[in-house]
Amino acid sequence: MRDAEQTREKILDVSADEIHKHGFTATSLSVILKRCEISKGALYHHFANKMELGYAVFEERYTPLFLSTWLPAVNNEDPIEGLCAFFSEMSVNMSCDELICGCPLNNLCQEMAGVDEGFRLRILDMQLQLNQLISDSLRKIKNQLRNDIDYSQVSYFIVSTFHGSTSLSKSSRNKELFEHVMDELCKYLRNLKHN
Amino acid sequence: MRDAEQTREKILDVSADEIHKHGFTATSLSVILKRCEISKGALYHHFANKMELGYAVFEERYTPLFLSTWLPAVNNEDPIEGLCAFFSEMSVNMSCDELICGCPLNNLCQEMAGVDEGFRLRILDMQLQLNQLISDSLRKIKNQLRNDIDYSQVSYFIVSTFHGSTSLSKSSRNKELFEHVMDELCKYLRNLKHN
DNA sequence: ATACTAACAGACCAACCGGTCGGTTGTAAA
DNA sequence: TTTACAACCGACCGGTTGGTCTGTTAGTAT
Repeated sequence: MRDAEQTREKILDVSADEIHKHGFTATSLSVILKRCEISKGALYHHFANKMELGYAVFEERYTPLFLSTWLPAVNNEDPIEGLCAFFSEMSVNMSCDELICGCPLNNLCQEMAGVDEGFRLRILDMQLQLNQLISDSLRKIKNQLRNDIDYSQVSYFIVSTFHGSTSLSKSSRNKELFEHVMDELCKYLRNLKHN
Repeated sequence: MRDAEQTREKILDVSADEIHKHGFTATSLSVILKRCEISKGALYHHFANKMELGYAVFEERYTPLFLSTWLPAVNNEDPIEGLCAFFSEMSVNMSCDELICGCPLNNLCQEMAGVDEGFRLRILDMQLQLNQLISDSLRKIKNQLRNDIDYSQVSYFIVSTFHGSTSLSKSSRNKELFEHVMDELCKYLRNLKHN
């Protein structure tokens, strides 16, 4: 027995990458096996089936990644500027390939939410969590913001725009349109403050 | 020879519906054949392969549908109110199932833009067309709008938000979150006018 | 009536999919 | 040293996929 835990981790790493790049359904187990240099028996020793592997990838890879990506922005003492910096940073630092690949959570949502209830509920939970994070952070600077704001609604709006911009990136294959949308999103965010 | 054109149209209708509901890759030719009550020979008489069938569906079904959906909103004498009415109407009139199914163009973009160049270019063209439509319509009421507006950027922002909201619908399986995002989008739109 | 061809029918195919299962191997406990 | 079992191997399976190919039929032009 080599290191079982290490095998499992490697499967999760490779699977997370493959699913991110090609989607869950299009991800082939045989490709995962080749990249991991393991056999089918090994994979099915660690995971009951492909679906369970997908759930594990979601919970043990995508969820932590997602939270660690958004948390710094939201925890900024000025969440508006935190979010703006986050969006701007993405425009600058993200490679074109990464951008086109899109957000793993959003991709999975588009592909699997309507097909599999297990994925749907996990994704929904993540979206609700993110909404809570953003709306709570905005409420903290309530006194700086306009008084006609529906915090939950604004948070959903922000995330929708962010995720929607990936469509533009995927079809245009460049950062330009994404940058424009992020720029406009920052304008919108700053406009939440009363002038 | 029964009516060949009618056969072709039926194939396109059924395929458009199947692709909309299950995505291009997950759409099975055998299902299309069953629903159309035709043989494989018939289908391959009219289309060279699955990809060409997909392109035909895009061009002859999705594109006209897409344009006829957005045009009335944009052609309103006040495009801002036209778009707001369009978004509100969608919240009210669309069934939950339709909503969850999402926009055919956006679905196809998420699934195929990164995989097939033929789809990507067709989708991109459609997105550029829509952007032109919206930004032109806004420019027409330039004198009513704030003077710091980047029209193309604003148009991309609007469409991104709209498409992004489908993620919320798909995971939550209800209209509520979609309605919130559309409501906030209308707020944003009306805020483009100088107070 | 005959010939020609568009329009279809459906058996067949290789490739691939996720999943199963009997067998092997390495390691740690007894 | 023996035992026990987790960890892993890989041949195999049924099912499905998109696609091909041979053959039939229906309509139309001559």
